[in-house]
Amino acid sequence: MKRQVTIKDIANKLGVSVSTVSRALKDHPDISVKTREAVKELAKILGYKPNMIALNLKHSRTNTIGVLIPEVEHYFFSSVLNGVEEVAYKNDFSVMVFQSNESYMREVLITQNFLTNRVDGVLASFSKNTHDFSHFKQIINNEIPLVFFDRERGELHADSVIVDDFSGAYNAVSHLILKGSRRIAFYSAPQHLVLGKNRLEGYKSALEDHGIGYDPDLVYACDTFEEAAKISRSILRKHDRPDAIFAVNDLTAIGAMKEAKKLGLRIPDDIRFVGFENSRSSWICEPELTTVDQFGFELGKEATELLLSRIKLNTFEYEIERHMMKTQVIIRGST
Amino acid sequence: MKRQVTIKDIANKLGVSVSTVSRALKDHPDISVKTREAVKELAKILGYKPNMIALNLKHSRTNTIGVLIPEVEHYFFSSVLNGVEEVAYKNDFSVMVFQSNESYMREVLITQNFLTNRVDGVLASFSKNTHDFSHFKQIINNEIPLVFFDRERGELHADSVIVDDFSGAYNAVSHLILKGSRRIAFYSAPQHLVLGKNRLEGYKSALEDHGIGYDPDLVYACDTFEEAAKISRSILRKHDRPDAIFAVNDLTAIGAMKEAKKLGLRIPDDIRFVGFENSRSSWICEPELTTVDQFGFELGKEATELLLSRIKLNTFEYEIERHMMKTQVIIRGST
DNA sequence: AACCCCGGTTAAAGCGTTTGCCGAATTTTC
DNA sequence: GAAAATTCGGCAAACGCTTTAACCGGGGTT
Repeated sequence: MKRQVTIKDIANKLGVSVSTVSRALKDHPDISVKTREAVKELAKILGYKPNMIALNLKHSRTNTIGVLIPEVEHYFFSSVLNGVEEVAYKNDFSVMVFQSNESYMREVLITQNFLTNRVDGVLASFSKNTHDFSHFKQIINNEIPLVFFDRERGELHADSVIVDDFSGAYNAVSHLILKGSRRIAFYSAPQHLVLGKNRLEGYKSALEDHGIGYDPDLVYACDTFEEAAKISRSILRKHDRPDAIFAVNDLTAIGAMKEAKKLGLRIPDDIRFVGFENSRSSWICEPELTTVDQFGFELGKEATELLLSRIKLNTFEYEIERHMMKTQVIIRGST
Repeated sequence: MKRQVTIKDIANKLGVSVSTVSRALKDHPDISVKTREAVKELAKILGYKPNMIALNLKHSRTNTIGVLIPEVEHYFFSSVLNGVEEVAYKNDFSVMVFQSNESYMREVLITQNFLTNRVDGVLASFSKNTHDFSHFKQIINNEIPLVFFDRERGELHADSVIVDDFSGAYNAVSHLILKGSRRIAFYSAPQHLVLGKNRLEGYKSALEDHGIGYDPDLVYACDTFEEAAKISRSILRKHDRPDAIFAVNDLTAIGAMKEAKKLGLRIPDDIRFVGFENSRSSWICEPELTTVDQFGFELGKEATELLLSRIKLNTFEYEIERHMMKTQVIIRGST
């Protein structure tokens, strides 16, 4: 393979030293206008592109942030990613994106990768199967700023930007109650995620505030389309079936809704559905799904801004922050 | 910020030279077992991680491939990406992903980025708004292997891995005809994309082979949900409205289908719909959408394997190849 | 005694840049 | 017209690592 053009090639052809070229390229006043012009012209002709690798090595910083994301395929995460890129590019940072695919093993590999690639900061949403956080501790030990998004973990020296899951769930469930639902099932995320806990609390609070008893039997661990379809088949056949289902994400709600339709239930008359995400799917399905918008794009921007501010700080001694993003219930046909 | 541990730190603490440490870490037989053990132990204690940047600079290769993708939000592209990552990781390559968001400007910036970051190879699907290809020529001039996927461009020294758009469209349209449709509208991608041309050809061929005349008035330039919704409003109201719509991607088909439902048309009795992608949305909508599966995951794998083989080749003098991925019509309720 | 070999290690160059410092030539200042 | 200042550039070190080519102090061979 051809070697790419370097500063040295330019220097040789022009009979000057590499330092002169280096300076000329960045308009250093020490270099005469004549030389500067000559250098720049030749650089253009030769198609010179600065070698980032050398630069990064020299400066021991990469202007790159590493993003660890469960799966880009999810609308929420891909919109977060768009927010991240927006802010990063505006600040001349590159973004390295890696998907864990909800695999702990992969996640550990990815964090090692961040370390060997010397990213300047990390934005992470860990996998559902992560219980051990020592790989994140490693990042922190190396004093690389870390911001968790969507899924957080206290006790670590890391900021977090998360969705206000409590109030999101609270409002969604309140909406259902106002519409007349009384037996509201909750298809929930794994409880070891703070996110799962908070939504459950929001769900409980809403029930309580409206004088409805909390029935643990109405809470199911289920957060995918397939699982939802499966468990709904039996749940919806029961004589005391719920009159509403609030799901932890849109696809789960849609999976349940599909089953309900198969069983001939009328929506929203017989049963109501609310999701969480405001994904594309939520307005494609029939009836359109009432859902809680998580504002992923804004969340991504917020998280990145926070991270960049940490990177610009020249110390690792900062008070960690916890930003909560507001949510909004989007009311549609399913309620 | 803290400097990360280097080979030098280990050397100093152990009173040996850096070269010894370097060798010890990679089990070089020149180094005595005793020294080797000592080095490795200290490395582990100190949490030493090799500095990729230095390594890359040294070797003048990065073991990284750059991926240029229009939007990860599209199911097809995110599944391609998954295929790419699968193969890349298996071969110890990293993947740098950048989204152009269908912006030519952004795309040019991204290719510059690939150059300055010295990626070893590039996988690209250019934006719909790209008419000038000099940024890709630049990559080729630097003898960096380039593989186009999904959207190709002849005349450049670059391999391509594309969907068999012709036969995909041919089969989809044939299916519609077999079901009894005669006036089949085609919501098409921009014609400057080879992809768009080929699908149109497939559409025409299918009509011709079944003795149906080609009517250019039934072909519309329209490839998003919003556009589809908009133009369908008028198209479906015409007295000679089509009895089937074949769309360039699922979301477009769904956008049209939604309008049809609003107008009270029965699907598939009054009008049939076929998409292209086999995305999640295609089985979420109602009725479920007949569509052409593009096997994005396989395409991603194939493209990456091809690219890696080019990278491993030590010359840029290879005959370019053009791989065509088979498609499959997935028949569902909308037909 | 001179020679070679050999295991175990190190010195140094190089990958592409930047940058502090130095030096020669030219210009300014008194 | 000599000293001082300014211009314009070059040298070399440094970033972290690999790798080639030594080095060095024995022990074994002639």
